[in-house]
Amino acid sequence: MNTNIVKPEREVLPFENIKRPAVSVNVLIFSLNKDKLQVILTERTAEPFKGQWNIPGALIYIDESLEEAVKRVLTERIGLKEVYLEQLYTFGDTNRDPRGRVISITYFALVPFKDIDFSNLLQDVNVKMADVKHLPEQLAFDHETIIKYGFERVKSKLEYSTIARGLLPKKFTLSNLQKVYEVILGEKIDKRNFRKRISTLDLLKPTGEKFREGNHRPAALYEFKSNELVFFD
Amino acid sequence: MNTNIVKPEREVLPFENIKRPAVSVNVLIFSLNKDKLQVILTERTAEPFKGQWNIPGALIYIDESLEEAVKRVLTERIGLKEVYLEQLYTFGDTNRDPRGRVISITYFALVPFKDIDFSNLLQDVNVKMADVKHLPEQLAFDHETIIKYGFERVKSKLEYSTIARGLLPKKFTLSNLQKVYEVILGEKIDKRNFRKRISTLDLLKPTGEKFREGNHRPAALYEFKSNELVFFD
DNA sequence: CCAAAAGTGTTCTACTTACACCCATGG
DNA sequence: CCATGGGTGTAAGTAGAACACTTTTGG
Repeated sequence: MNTNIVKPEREVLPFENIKRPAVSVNVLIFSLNKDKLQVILTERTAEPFKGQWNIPGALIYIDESLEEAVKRVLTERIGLKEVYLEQLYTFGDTNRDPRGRVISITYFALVPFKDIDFSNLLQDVNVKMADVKHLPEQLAFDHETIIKYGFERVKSKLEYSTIARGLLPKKFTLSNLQKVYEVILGEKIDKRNFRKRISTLDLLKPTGEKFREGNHRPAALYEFKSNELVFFD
Repeated sequence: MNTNIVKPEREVLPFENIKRPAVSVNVLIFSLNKDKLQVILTERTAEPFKGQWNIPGALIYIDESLEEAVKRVLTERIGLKEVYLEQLYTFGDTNRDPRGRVISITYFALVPFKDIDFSNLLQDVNVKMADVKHLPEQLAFDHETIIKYGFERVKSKLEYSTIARGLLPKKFTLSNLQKVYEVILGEKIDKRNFRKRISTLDLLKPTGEKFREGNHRPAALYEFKSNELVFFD
């Protein structure tokens, strides 16, 4: 119970006069490569944290939506289009950027590895992909926290949604799909049980095509029935 | 694959010069009353949307964290302390506020109903609690969207965490707890199965006390073992 | 014919669901 | 003694876990 009148500690400032923070978006771009979940990092070319790695981002323009700002980063900086995109979290500690108050609204994107092509980037930016489980020592700002938070989100969402779709090409084999789960969850999965479950969920349709590779039996190719994210369980 | 160089559509502005949006926090304060999940609404005393209901919020100050801003709203405007608080989502469409660009970082709070006391509020603010399933016709801004989004979050989190804790007093009966689930999920639950499950999860400890009310057998009082949110399943 | 990944069923166990009666209390 | 919500067990069905061999291909 509250028995004292609570007084505001400061006057409420009028809308136009209140001092505004800078607002940025940052985007975790995840992809599966060499049996690892990787994330795209860029090297900072200016202070603060010059020379250290960070996740791509930009200050938002006053007349673009949050998603527009994220897509601007994806296309201009990484050359990507049409990826799965989801808002992750907003980080707003007062001291997270030494230049002043910057609130960062973070997103994550999931991209099939073969869609990533660093050959046409704006020059003078160093880009690489880092294993989520073996990040560089010193990441700029609070970006290590952000990556770990994003990884957890992806991990948990795998279990009740078709989010794996974002990491796969349109057509894929059941082994490709199982690999996504094994890499991200970090454990081996029984092939028969996995296939039984996928089949029960009724999310995929066979394309009728086969994928041939190596000296072994070719695998049937599937695609997701729905273009939308589907939740199950 | 990307075969053309992607050019930025505008020049990258230096950090200090870029035009900044206003940033607010808004908080959904949920509580359980009369077998309904309710949310606190305040009446707007100024344009835009003067006279319409909205969820409490404030522009953030340049030197306070997001959580500090939310707690400021909770204490100054609603007289609440020590509630369960979680960031919900950030809404940033360019046209969501007619005054100009305002990005809203939303949180939700869960409060035991008996902790709510409107008698000591700053005057000249009209406050009420509305059933989440029967909201007023016209809510200000995009606040209807925000409430519905928050309700979904609470509903899904009930199923794999001890979030129900936030809506209950420290000591409660198993029927109280079951009611939280029934009201939010919108379905009757079998008493024996519910108790068996709760017992398996091993989240509660009996206080040894009894709660007497009405002309029937008194109910044993329990409390959560952990003060932290616990995830299960 | 050899190596390598694809593909396929059954049994056992654990959890979920459905269901009904006695208990303690106040009036 | 009546009305009210508190408190308890069992049986059936369902979903998940463990487990091994045959098939198809390329070299």
